[in-house]
This record gives sequence, C-alpha cells and structure tokens, in this order.
Amino acid sequence: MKYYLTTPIYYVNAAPHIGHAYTTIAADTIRRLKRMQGYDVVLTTGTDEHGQKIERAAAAAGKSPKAFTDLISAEFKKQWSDLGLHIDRFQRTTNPSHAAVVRDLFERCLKNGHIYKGSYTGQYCVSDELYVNDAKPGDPCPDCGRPTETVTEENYYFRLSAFQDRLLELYETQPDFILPETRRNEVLAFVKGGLQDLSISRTTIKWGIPVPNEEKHVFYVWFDALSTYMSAVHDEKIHGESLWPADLHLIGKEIVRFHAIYWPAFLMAAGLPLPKRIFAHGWLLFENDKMSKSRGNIVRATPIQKVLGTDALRYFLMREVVFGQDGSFSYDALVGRYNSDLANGLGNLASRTLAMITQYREGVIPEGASNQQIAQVATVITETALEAYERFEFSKVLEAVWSLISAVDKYIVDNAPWKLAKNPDEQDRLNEVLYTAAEALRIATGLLWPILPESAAKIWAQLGCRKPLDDLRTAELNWGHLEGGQHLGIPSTIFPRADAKIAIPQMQELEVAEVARQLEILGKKPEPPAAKTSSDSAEPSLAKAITKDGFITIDDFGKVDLRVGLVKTAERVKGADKLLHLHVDLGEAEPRSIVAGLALAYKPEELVGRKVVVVANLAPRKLRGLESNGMIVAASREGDLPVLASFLEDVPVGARLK
RNA sequence: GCCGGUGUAGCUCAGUGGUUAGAGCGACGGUCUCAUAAUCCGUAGGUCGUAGGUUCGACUCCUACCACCGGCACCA
Repeated sequence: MKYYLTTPIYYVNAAPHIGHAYTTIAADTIRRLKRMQGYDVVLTTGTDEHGQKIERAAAAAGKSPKAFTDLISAEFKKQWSDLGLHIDRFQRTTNPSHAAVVRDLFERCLKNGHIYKGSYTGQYCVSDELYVNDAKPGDPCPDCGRPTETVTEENYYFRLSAFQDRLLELYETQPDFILPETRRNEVLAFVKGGLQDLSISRTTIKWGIPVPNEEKHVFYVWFDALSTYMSAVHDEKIHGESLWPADLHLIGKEIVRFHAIYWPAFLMAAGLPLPKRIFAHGWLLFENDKMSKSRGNIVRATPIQKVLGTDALRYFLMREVVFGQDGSFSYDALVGRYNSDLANGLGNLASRTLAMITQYREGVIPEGASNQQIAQVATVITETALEAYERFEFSKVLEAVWSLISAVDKYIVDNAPWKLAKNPDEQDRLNEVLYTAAEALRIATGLLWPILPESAAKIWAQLGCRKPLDDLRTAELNWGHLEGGQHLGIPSTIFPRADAKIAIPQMQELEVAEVARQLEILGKKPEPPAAKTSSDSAEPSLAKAITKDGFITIDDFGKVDLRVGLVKTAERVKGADKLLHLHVDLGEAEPRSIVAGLALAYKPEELVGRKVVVVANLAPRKLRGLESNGMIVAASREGDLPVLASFLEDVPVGARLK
C-alpha cells in the first residue's frame, strides 16, 4: 500500500524559519509513522517560485529570477537535509516537468467548460498578487496594508461558483476531509456563504507558467502552486498503484481555503481524483506573540539544532504543541523540556539500563523471564501511543511513552538491581530486572523513532539491535522481541544535560548570525528589525513619484496638506470594530467629519480634546455611510495598533505642518 | 456585528451531574546509588473567568456578562 503525503511548497521570498521546519518535521514524523505501519511512503515538499513579488525581490538582489530562486530553493533543500528530514521528492514550480502538469490541468478544466475569459478593472495588490474588490484607487491592500495599484486585465476565470454544491457534498460525505474540525466548520461556513469565480491568470506578471495558446497570460499562484502535489509524482506508481491522489496534504491553517476549497474544485473540474485528507496545523507563536518579520521575532531551526540537536527541536514541537492548535515557542520552555524529559527521562533510563547490563552481565542482554506487570504496562501504552499516532496526536503519544519510562524507572528502584547483584541467590531475579528494563527501553525507542529518529537510532544501536529502524514494523513492538544473548553496542550519552544559562545565549547568538547569513543570500543588507517595515512596504506604488535616488521633491511633499486638528467628538461606528467617527476642528467654519480606523487603539473619550495631525486635502470618501473628509495621521506597523502623531508643545488649531 | 472556541494549582494542560478537583514541569523536604547532582518517595491547599439560574447536589447543565483566540462580514 502506498501513502503519499505533502507539505506545502514554500514561497521563496523568505528564507526557511522554524515555521517551515515545524510543518516539514511533522510531515517527516508522519512519513516515518506510516513507514512503521508498513506503507510505501512518499513525502513531497518543494518551493513556490513564481510571481511578481519574486521578480521584484530578485531584481532588488541584483539577480535574475531564475538565479534568485535557485539560490533560495537550495536553501530550503539544504535546511531539510541539515535537519535530517527524509524528503522523497522536492518539487519546484520552475521545474519544466511541473509546467506540463499545470497546462494539462488547465486544459482539462477548459475542455469541461469550467474556465472562461473575462476582464477585471480594479485595485490590485502587487505584494500579495491579490485583486481587491470594492477598493478605490490608492486604497491599501486588505491583507498586507500596502497600497494597491489600479489595473485593467483580461483574465481567465475558474467557475468556482458552480462547485458550491459538490464541495458541500464532499465535506458532508467525508467528514474527515478537513481536519481538525474547527477548520472544517470554517470552510463549511465559507462555502455556504457562496463562492465567486476565481481569476486564475495574470497578464501583469512575466515570471510564471504561460497559459497555453496565450501570449500574455501566466498562471495565478494557486493554480500553479497546488499542482505541484500532482506534478511531483506525475504518473508515478508504486507496485502498480498510482501515487496520486495524495493521502494527506499537511498544511498550516492560513492556507486552508486554498486546499480545502479551490484545490478540490480544480480537480473536480478536471475530472481528477481528490486528495483524501487535509490536515491544518496551528501556528507557532513566540512567547505568545505572532511571529512576524515586522516584530523581528522569527526563530530559525538551525541554531537550536546546533546547540541541542535536531531531536530536541522535534521533541519540543511535538510535545509542547497540541497538533492542530497554536502553540508557543520559547527558549526557556525548550531547554526545560530538553532537560527534564530527554536528559533526565529517556536519556537517563537508557544510561542506567545499559550501564547495569554492562557492569553486571558484561554487556550481554540476559535470557530468561521478564516482569509481567511491566510487560502489561508496555503493551497497553504501545496500544495507546499507536492510537494517538493514528490521529496525529503527537503530544499524547509522547505522554504515553513517558508514562512507560517512569514506570520502568520506578520498577528499577523497587527492585534495586544493585542489591541483587551482590547476592548470589538473586541472579535469576537480576536477569529478569535487566531484561525487563532493556525490553521496555527497546519498545519505547521504537515508538519514539518517528519523532526522535536520530536519538532512537543511537539507543537502538546501543541496545545492540541490528535491524535498521526504518525497517521496524509495529508488530515488532510487542513485548518479548528483544533477543537474550544480544551484545550491547558502544554506550554514549544521548542527551547531555544543558545549562540554560549557556545554551540560550548560544542559540541567540547563532540566531543573529543565521539571520545575517539569510539576509545576505536574499540580497538584503542586514538592518535592525524595526527599520525594516518602511523600506519593505513603501516602494511599490510610490514608484512613480519617487526619483531614481529614492527621493521625492519638495513639490511632491507640498501636495500633502497636513493640519493640526482638535477632536471635538468621537463615537464608535456601528457594525465596525475598528472605526471611530470623529468631528475635528481644523480652524474652519465647521468641524470636519472624519472616519478613522482607531477604535482598537483608542477609546472615543480618550480622543476628545486631543490635538491630532490631519491630512486635510485627501479626497472625501464615504465609509459605512459616513462622510470622511480627511485622514488622521498615526504611526502603524504591520500587526500593531496605530499610535497617533501628536505634539509636545501646544499648537494652534489649523496650523499647517511643513 | 454574526458564528465558533478557550478561560481549572507559578507554568502547560486533563477532567466528570454527586464523597476531601487531578497529571506533568517548576519549587521545597527526604531516599537510594545502577544512572546524565539523574531516579524514587513525600509536600503544593487552586473563588475550577464573573454574576445569576436549574437541581437534593455543579467545576461539570442553562442564561447574561467579561477577557483572549479564530473564521466571516465590515474596514483599514
């Protein structure tokens, strides 16, 4: 039986970080689990390399798109190999074999009448390659906040609207198509709300896969990217069984819609088999904050690996985070888990068990009976762990295995083999204790292999087991498979205790170096995180006004009429979380009516009587039916609340800023 | 605004209509000595978000409210 699973293909506008690693580590774990269950497993990952954003990033780095994406794609590939992840296929959207599959998917949909040509005039966000319906010229992008550009484009459209019923039927008949259930409910709500046709081509972009028989069109990112799941295993078979459809798409929760709605609809339209399951995991937070570029709190995997080892990272991610929910990363918690669970728990049990067999039995695992209670415990726990694995409940798997570890620790103390060793009449009992401990350790190690492949292999070898863990099958986790008479391997410490005071600064230093290295590869100069936002976000749409040197002229600035205003009234706008309706005195005949998105940051009463900076000559517009004549100036960073510009000294109402 | 989720010991979480609400980690005390100053044993007195209600009895059921999170809408 084959089992085909995928990670998302990662967008090469950023270098790999712990979030990418989280998904891919989980995929590697599932891959090993399925392997242990006897499947012929294939795991695919890759890189998503097309789009205007990449074109621009490449240009900024002084490289051709191809050279740029080659470089970053190689970074991802290297990251997985550094982390010891077993990747079977690494697919790139720039791979020629991929383009053929995309065109084929398109032509099938076209032939079946699910694609038509239409045209779109409106606002477009270059950064997200997103059409922003209902936006006006100059409006910012709903997603990233960067200014949108006005475009008129002829596009190919996918008739997504026609698939509402079939999608709902899919979710109905296959309740576990989307997991966890909260994600399924969200998708259901979204689809029930009605689906709009989807534009699947772009003429504004050159860097992409050309649409068949078209000069100007290239495929839109999702039509292109999702197809890698098929192109990576195109027409491949294992023992006569086709790899497609995928058994599992492992994704992050931010891309559920594309995988659970668009992708099955594309495949239905093309008359191709659908993937069997989509599992969306949660986000990794940094000390309960969202990790983001603008906060500068993104963590990389490599520094952790270098200081504590890959398995420490894998263990932490799988144990601390409930798979499917958001979880939080911190260096303290990482080192805490490492020391208390890995060093004191698993590592120490291996160490004491092997040491005793070495000292008392010259490194040979004794023959004879084993303790029935421990055997029973091991059997039950193995069952529990395998069931939890089946549901991808990795933290429960680990809890179960650790309860076996503590049962064995207790058993050892209760039986005090060091006392038995001194008594010639107790040699049989000593054999029993040593064998029991070793066999329990073997089973725990086998169960842990999918999550801790490196350390499991070490313990396995130290136990003297020869068979590669990759060939271990779940049936061999039954009690009693350990051979008496087997010679131990060479002992070594698996998880040396870490001193948090040393390890954490070490990781943080390596982190700084890694960030610098990645920035260099991306062709960006290292700069302090706080300064990054402005250069990042401003460039696209100001391009026309900005001169070659990146400066505007005094005349350009003069066009903006900034005035000091006094807030006279402020109230919340009904039905909008973020909006406040203000009346602001600019020294004119009447206070101006201005609607501002400040409600999350300020209470209405905090604003009344406050002096603010107003863009006085902004074109009027209506928001929620309220006239807005101007804009309140506030400092804002992506993901943060706005902070009003204000004055330390008193200034008269109506004064111009220049 | 609509829909959904969460709120339990310092931290991470489990939990059931009913005697004194649990686990792991951390902390403190003790113990063994095979072991990575590890193990093992003992100790932790937390208004089970707030306020009501149903009930003989609620942490567990209902209602309202608060906080946080997510989706959608709105908006930026």
